[in-house]
Amino acid sequence: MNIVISNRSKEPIYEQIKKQIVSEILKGNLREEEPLPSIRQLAEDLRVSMITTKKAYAELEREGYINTAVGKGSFVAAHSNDFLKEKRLYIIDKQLRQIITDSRSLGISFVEVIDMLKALDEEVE
Amino acid sequence: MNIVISNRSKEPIYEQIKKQIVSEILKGNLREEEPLPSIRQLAEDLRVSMITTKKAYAELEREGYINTAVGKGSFVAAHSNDFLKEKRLYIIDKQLRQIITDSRSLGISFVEVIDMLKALDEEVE
Amino acid sequence: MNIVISNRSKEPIYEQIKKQIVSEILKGNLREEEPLPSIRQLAEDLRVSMITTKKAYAELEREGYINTAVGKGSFVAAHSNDFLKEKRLYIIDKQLRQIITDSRSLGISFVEVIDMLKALDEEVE
Amino acid sequence: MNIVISNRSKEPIYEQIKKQIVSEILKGNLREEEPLPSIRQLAEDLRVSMITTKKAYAELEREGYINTAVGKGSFVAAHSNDFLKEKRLYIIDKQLRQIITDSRSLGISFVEVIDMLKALDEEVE
DNA sequence: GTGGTCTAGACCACC
DNA sequence: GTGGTCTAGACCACG
Repeated sequence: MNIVISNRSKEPIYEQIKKQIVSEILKGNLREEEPLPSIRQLAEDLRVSMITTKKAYAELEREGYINTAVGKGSFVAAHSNDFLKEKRLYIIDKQLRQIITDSRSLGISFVEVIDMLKALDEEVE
Repeated sequence: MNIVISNRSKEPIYEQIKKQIVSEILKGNLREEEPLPSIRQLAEDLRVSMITTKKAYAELEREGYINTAVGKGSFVAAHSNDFLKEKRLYIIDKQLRQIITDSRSLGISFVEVIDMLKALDEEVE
Repeated sequence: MNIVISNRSKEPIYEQIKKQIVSEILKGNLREEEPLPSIRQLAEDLRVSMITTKKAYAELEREGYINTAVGKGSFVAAHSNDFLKEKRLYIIDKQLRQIITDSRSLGISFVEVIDMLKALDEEVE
Repeated sequence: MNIVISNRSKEPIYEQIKKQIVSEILKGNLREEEPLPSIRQLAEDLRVSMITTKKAYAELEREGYINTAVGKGSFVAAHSNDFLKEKRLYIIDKQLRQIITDSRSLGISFVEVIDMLKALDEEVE
């Protein structure tokens, strides 16, 4: 668990934490029943208010990614492979739909979009 | 000028206004020197505070899309074709970069992304 | 009298007119008793509201640069050479004082300022 | 942070606030990461609407002088020395260009301007 | 009529 | 506590 937060970003800190934990789960780096750092510990590590880590964990629980048991800590929830796959694809799918809508309304052809995407894939390190 | 705003959206109203005007300009529906509705008129039409429309126009001016003159109103700025093309591509570019970052962090291969995009392009009417 | 106004400038149109007439008077291009274009004529030439030219002339009269006689038109007022010289120098003097204050408060040495000024004098065409 | 505003000035209050904060930063009196007064606190101190201080801070952020984070407050941004130097010189440069333009349009020679400047430098205490 | 500035309140999300 | 957004008024300068 290597979480990095940026104070310069306009993204709320609890969102940054959430996204990185979700990402670890979806990539399979965090497996079922694996324990997460305690709210208090994480807050200390990130030099962040406990309220912030608490909020991140609460939302993760609400969205079904983790379970929290009082006195025992938080653990990655049991997930079917379908659940993970669906979540992963949903994130990308949503963005791709937006791009198709936008490019059409701006008069950018589908071919151009594909070309840009390929070029960026090679560019981004 | 047919601007629609949603109060339920989390997106600030002034952002919604901005985006729709930018979109009209980039699509070429609003041409150089064409007058925009006055901030008062637009505010009335949208049942929104004058300050909200003013903020939208102020940012549009700052970003070079429009010019505004006291006592005369606001007008679409003169744009080089390069300016328009660049702005158009920038919108798509930004989203594509995000997708590349996200798909990599989720362990989705580039080929899969391209396939999804092609499938969506055919699906979306 | 070759007055040029810019709609893109944030400077009020009547100010632009004023400045250019004052400049002509101070440079000596407009001499005592010389007639100025009528308010109506100037408004037409500049494609500007008569209210605007009227306001410019009114202020020029208030500041002693011109005289307006109903039915006869507007004329450059009689000025002593001292008056002209003083006005000319005052405009520059005010700005130079500001520069000295600013450069000192920003820690820019007087020598640097002089060097910048000389460089700019050669640069500006 | 000793900000003074004048209601009699024609300069907008938010401009006065901006200039004084910029000046403090450029002079080096406000250092990187140093916290600025909260927009609420500053508004109270200056007996001014919150919106006015907010507008000043928003523009300072847009121009790269400060960073502001919801829930945490506003802080002087990290600046390269080049950034500071450039901003400092720009302020003077802008004024010098104006002087060159004005003196030429008034028929005052460059030598005269330099002489006035030198005289003023000795005069101003 | 236009936009520019300002006020004195309010609600929300974040920390 | 912080800033972000929004409202419903107001006065001013400009054209």
